[in-house]
Amino acid sequence: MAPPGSRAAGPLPSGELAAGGLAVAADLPALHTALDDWFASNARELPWRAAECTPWGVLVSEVMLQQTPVVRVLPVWEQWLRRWPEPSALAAEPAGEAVRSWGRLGYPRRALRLHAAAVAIRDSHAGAVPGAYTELLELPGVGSYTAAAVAAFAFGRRETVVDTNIRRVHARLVSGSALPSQALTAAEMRLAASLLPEDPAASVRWNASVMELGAMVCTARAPKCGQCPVRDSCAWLAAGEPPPTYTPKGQSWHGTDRQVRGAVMAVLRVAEDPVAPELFHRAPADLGFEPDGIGIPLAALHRLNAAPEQLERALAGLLGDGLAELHRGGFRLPA
DNA sequence: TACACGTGGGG
DNA sequence: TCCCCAAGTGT
Repeated sequence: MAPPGSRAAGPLPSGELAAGGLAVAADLPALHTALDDWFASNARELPWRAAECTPWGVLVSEVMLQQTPVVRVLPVWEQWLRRWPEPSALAAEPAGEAVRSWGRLGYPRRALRLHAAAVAIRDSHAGAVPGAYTELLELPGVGSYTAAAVAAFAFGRRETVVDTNIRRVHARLVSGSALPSQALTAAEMRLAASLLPEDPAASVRWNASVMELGAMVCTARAPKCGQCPVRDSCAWLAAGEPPPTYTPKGQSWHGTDRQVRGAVMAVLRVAEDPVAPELFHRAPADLGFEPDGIGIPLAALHRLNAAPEQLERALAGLLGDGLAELHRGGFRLPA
């Protein structure tokens, strides 16, 4: 049986849309037109959507946008593309520079993988971002969503793009649920494939419009149904807006290893030289001197009052992940 | 399959 | 204040 990532876009098995999707499937062209029109006049002007944006620019944006809001990505993306206009430019620098330039976007391993992807593009693709889904999927940090998104948005290919926005729109519009299932299913991929316009250019617009609708109107909390161009076709509205059938479990943060890792990374990002282990374990004041430049993030780290073993786990984890390395007895970003 | 992985804005 | 959540990936 096909895995969730399967991109088979064959004909819709009869009964696939039985759970509330019949009304939508009945008039797909009208749905395509409605979202096309809405997108044409409501889409945000984002730099990675500009005609002159390169595939590299699209790839960088897609990785930065993983689990990260557009407004925070914007300035960092501009900075990255100015400094590294093509993959080979990034590949020529130490991975640590990518991590440092990542700033406070979060999930810094993405920066590491983007750097590794740039190296792979230089070494295995003659410096040009590949346009085929399967080749994109081979790149570090590129999963099924990002591979499909880059193939579609940078190369105009007909791909089944499924992100959290698209899943939510499909859940409401077609399936009549308040939220998509907790994990991406093969059925969701089949549904998405069945809704995709046949024409490649139209499919690209469709993918972008559904995503934009999910981001701007059909939001997770307090959807703006009054502004929705397809509210009259919405299975969830028709069903009387039934509540979610499960409660999403929150991401814990306070007191976790992740919080400590984040604080350590904040220190390493601003450090000019390797940071001695003692500085992580003992407050600078106790050591009798003020470390140069890293005082503020170091103070933030110590305010967490992490247990020694928790600090050890964080440092070991960062070393294991390649986000930090030991140099002359101190911790630093990878060179 | 479920969990780990950063960060900060909005309700 | 606290909690939710944002264009996911890798294990």
